[in-house]
Amino acid sequence: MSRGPEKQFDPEVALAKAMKVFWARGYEAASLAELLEHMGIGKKSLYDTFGNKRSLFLKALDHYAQTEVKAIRDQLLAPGSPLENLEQVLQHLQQQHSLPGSQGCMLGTNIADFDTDEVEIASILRYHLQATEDAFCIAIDRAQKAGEINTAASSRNLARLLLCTTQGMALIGRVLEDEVLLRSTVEATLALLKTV
Amino acid sequence: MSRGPEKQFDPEVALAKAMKVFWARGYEAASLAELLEHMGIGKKSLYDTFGNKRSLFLKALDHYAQTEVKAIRDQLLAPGSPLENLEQVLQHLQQQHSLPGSQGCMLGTNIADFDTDEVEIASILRYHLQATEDAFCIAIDRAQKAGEINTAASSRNLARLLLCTTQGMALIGRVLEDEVLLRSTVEATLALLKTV
DNA sequence: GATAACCTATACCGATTGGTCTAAGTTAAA
DNA sequence: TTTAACTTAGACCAATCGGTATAGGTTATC
Repeated sequence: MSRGPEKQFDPEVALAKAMKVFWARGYEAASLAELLEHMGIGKKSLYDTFGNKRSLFLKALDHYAQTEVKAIRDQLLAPGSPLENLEQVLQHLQQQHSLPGSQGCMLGTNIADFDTDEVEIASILRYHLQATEDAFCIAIDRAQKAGEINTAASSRNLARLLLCTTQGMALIGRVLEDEVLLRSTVEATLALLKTV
Repeated sequence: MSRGPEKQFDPEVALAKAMKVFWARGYEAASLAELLEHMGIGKKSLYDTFGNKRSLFLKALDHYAQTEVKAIRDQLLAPGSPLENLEQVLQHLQQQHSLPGSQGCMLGTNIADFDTDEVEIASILRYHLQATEDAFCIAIDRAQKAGEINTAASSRNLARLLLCTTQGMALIGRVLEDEVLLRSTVEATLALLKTV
């Protein structure tokens, strides 16, 4: 089982497991026992490697942003038709948040979990929301200039609308068991955007 | 101070206070000490009157739906121009969730806080989301038939979109300190809806 | 084989949780 | 004035929390 004096478990893998627990359960509800069980390591290893529960959470939140959120942004800014990129992102989000057991967006659930007076966490959340808004804005701007979507609102305003809508989708997907509502939302969004 | 063998405090007032605490802090984070302090009653009175913490929470959640959420629905279905009603609701939500210390929508924060396996709470949340969606749908349907808003999407789909968008606004308003984002969101939403 | 590094498991700690219960005080009615 | 209903304050309980420390086992290197 063990491999010697070098790290006998992969911290990246353990962090990814911790991320899933925090994502699904939230910071407070994720107990150390639950984290240890899913991470498959001992309590001492956790504290030696990640500090304490809070710093483990911050690393897990960063890991989420570097994987899940960044994938969305990359897809938005991918080469090719900006409208198609937008459509694919929205449909991907719809499918993801319609899956049974969907846990929403880790940014959104933590907005709900933490107060603003938690300045460190609030600034992390704000940063990634802003980055997502900016990616939406760039894609929309390209699509508008290509004549593919509505110009009745500025790309910046539309980007902010899409940020709110997608956060709402992620949130509501947690509690609804069918995908009808999210499907309708994406359908309506695209119909409005395409009204030229 | 006391008034005799009948209730010496108003349970409705105490419940409203409890609602605010649960709204602001969430179920788990709202400690009994905090609830008692804000409600201004003793621990024994709380348990005698409201049962336990969970049943107090359920009553508080119901109280929220009967006041805050119902006000939105009533405004949507008020007589007069359906488009104006919609505009007023969106602007009212924007202002409310832009206030410093805004705590979002109590439905939304609890969607984030509870897992779906909490069937009693999940069904309450689903019920009020559905009622809100229906109110949006009726208002939109009226506005479409009056030729006031876009018919590129069905009233049902647009209602679901507005439900997601407003939940996202309430959520994001918790963490942003200025009202720019929510203002842009409402502006874009109305611009798209009015594109005929 | 000894050593050092890493691991899991677990005992233990102080603090806090929701909840129960008792004691003492207040007020209206009999 | 006695009684009953209601109150607050707070002692108390078992359970759980995050976190620390210790003990014992495994493996690679020397």
